[in-house]
Amino acid sequence: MRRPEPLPTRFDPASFEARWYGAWEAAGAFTPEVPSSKPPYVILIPPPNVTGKLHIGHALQFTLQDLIIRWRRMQGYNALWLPGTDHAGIATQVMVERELAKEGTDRRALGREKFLERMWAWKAQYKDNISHQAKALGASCDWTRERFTLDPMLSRAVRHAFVELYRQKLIYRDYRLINWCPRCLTALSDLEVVHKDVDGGMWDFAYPIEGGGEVVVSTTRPETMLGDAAVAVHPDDERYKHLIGKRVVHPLLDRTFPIVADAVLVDPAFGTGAVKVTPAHDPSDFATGERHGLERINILTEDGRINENGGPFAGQDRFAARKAVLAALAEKGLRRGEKTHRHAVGHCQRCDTIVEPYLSRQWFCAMQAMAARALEAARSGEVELIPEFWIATYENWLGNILDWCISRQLWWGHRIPAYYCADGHVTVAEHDVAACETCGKPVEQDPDVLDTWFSSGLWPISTMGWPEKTPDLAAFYPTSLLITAFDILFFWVARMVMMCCHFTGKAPFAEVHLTGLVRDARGQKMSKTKGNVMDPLDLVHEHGADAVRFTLAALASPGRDLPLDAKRMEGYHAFGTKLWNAARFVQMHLDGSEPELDAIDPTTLALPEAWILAELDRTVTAVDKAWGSYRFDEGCRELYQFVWNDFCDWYLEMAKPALEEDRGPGSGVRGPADPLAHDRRAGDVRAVARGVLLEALKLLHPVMPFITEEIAAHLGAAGMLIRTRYPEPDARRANPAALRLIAAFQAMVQETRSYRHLVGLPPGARLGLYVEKLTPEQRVAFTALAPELRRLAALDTLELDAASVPAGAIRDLAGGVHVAIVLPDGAVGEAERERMETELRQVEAELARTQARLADDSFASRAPAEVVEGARRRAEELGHKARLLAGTLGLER
RNA sequence: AGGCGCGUAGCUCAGCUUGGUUAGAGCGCUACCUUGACACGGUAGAGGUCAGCGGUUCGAGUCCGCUCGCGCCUACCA
Repeated sequence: MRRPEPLPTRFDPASFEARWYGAWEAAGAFTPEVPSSKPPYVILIPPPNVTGKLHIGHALQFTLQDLIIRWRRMQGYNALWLPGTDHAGIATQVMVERELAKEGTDRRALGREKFLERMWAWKAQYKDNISHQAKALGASCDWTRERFTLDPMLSRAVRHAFVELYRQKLIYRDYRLINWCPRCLTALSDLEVVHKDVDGGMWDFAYPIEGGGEVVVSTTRPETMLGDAAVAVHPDDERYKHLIGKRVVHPLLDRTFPIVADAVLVDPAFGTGAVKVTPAHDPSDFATGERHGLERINILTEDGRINENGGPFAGQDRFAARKAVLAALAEKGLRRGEKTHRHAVGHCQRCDTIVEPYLSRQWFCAMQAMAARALEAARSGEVELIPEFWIATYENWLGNILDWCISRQLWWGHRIPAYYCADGHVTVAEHDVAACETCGKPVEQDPDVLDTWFSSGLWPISTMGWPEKTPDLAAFYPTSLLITAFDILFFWVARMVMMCCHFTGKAPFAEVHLTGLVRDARGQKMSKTKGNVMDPLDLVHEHGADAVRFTLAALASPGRDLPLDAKRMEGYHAFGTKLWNAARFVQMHLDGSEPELDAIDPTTLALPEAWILAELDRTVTAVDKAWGSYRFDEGCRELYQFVWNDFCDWYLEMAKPALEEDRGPGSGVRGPADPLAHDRRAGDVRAVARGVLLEALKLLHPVMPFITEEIAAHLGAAGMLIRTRYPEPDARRANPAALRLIAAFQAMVQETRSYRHLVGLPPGARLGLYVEKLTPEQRVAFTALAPELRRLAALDTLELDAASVPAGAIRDLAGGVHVAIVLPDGAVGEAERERMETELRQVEAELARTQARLADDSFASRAPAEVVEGARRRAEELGHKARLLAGTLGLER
């Protein structure tokens, strides 16, 4: 075997990350086979918006997706992770419009064509940013299948879906109240309206009644009285019964309107029990208007000013008009009171402008039937939500869903494939048409585009070429797993389930893992204004991609937000350094002749080697379980503990005598008693240390792909880890006896060290250890481990004669082994005495609790035998410990 | 108004589904250690009425009910 180059002394992620990404790509390691005999495993990327750079939340999504896809790929699946980006209609258009505003122009001045050119240029720039960042993080997605929602193939799918739904009468056009953003000048869906609590006012004013009298109403939006078409009262309300059917006189405009009875709208107990009705500007008033055939008086222009229906107020901004209307009412002596009122106000998700309920002709998609199917998919388990508590939220939303307004008065997006002739006929077609299908007259295409989420909803199938029956669709649909943040559960996840079920009959993915949101170290949301934003690329430059990935994965507890602390990332950076240095240590002892781990029979190995293989096996099982249940935090913890505690702290320390005493003549190290046996053990140690390290690197590879490849190559691994088989549990390595014996060994070492600190012995001072009542198995094991024990516990005398152990020196029981630690002179200092007395008190307290429990008849009779037995053993141990401590302190007990 | 989640060491979090020996981790803190892989290190420690109250149970951080506090989502109450 070729002896690889030694690992550099310094761990420098930047020196190898890009090189490895290039090597994987060059080897085509990200691209699955088509066709393939291997089972498919597919993850679709939640396509990032081409609005800007990736944020830390994307880094989390990318990390978790890459972790799973690398793991599945190594397990032998035909793994596809399909990347892409979303045109993000309104979000991106708002960004570019801001840019234009800085240049002193706007999209209308530019014209549709020029504006779209700007949009595409923007998209090109940010798409490149996004792929660059994904690669820097090590994302192993198949770039040969990269998609963009406005690609011809995906646009075709969108058009096809629209036409199909139109023919099925699930898409229709209607004139009704929608959410309107007066700044973006477009309709919005209900989801794009963000409700925020605002401290506003609640004003009462009186409407004069024809023929005398008045009726007092309350409102949070006085300006809408310009569009009032009725006053509603409850039909059973004795206060107002006599007014029903009468008309009120509009005090500011030259018109009158009726007082109607409406049991749905009016709650007689609320306010004055009389409600002003503005059908054109309030959803529940709109419904009331339908019931009573009321006039729908629109009083606003598209940009939020009062229109000609507002009489003297025409031209005023809606908020100026509010003040003006109140002043006018006051002048007429009609104001009847005012109070502050906290209520929810809808804001535009993208520009934060207050949204208006506005009458408009728009395209809608009927949701009920599709929602029922999507509910069924979740209830039957066809789609599994993880964590499962999300089902309640999912069901709640789908169960109360309203039709979806899908048209947007924007330019960036999929243009609606509807064509209108001068006579008002509508032609909807998959391909461009020139003539009306009804009358043959020339037509013009609808200028509007579709809600960006309409195309996102088709992502699982449009990316694979639907509606064509492509090989990809056959091989990779439905997909396996979706990983995304919970905040787009409704926007995206539910809509994908609805639309893909509708068009294919199959749910688009088997599992959905909903992650939390990345926050700062104190749990605050990251935002530019707070200045606590962490840029993933900065973090990669500072700590390396592997540390960023490991941190995010380790923080990803199910259903919780991730408080990202720089300190934590430093800790995982240090983990990389630790791994690197452990590998350097192992590597410097290798001579290139080591057999692979599979070629070694574990039963021929010495205890430390058998033990580390058993720990490895335990870790393999635990990690497998963790990844399989998306417990990224648990998997990371298992790996961290195995590498740092088991392998570095214990195994390598135990292995050092075997490795280091064979540095050859002249090294000044005393030679072993049996050179032949020592050489055999040294050979085993080298092979096992290297082999276990390589297995750990494979286990770690999905989380830390770069450092693991780099180290594995320096250890002479055959081939790249990305293409290596993932470790599997191995019954030959499992070894409960080794786990038990080494646990006892560790306990002896730790008790001895602890005792050294407890009595304040200087580091150089040596101790003796007396061990008694060993089982035959323990005697063999500890005799063999004597050099390691001596070294790790800094002991110099073992197996003291029982007669030479002073009664008061016996201190402890450890790991089921009776030991006594012998002080050189038996002296105990005053400070140490106090600490030992404290410990004695604690031991006695616990002993008392345990004995009380044992003395309780109901415990003995009702608790399982093993629990009772455990308590009994514990009491015995505690009793012994208490006696020994008391003895050391010279106390009588 | 409904729904969901959370409240465990100074900080950030595991553990709760399937109740059982001494409640864990990382960071921070204390003491000691410049021992040839690693000071981004090693060793040993200190630190917790598991938000509160009540219940079920031999036994509750874990199950049930209530209360308080925090966060989020959905919602057309003027």
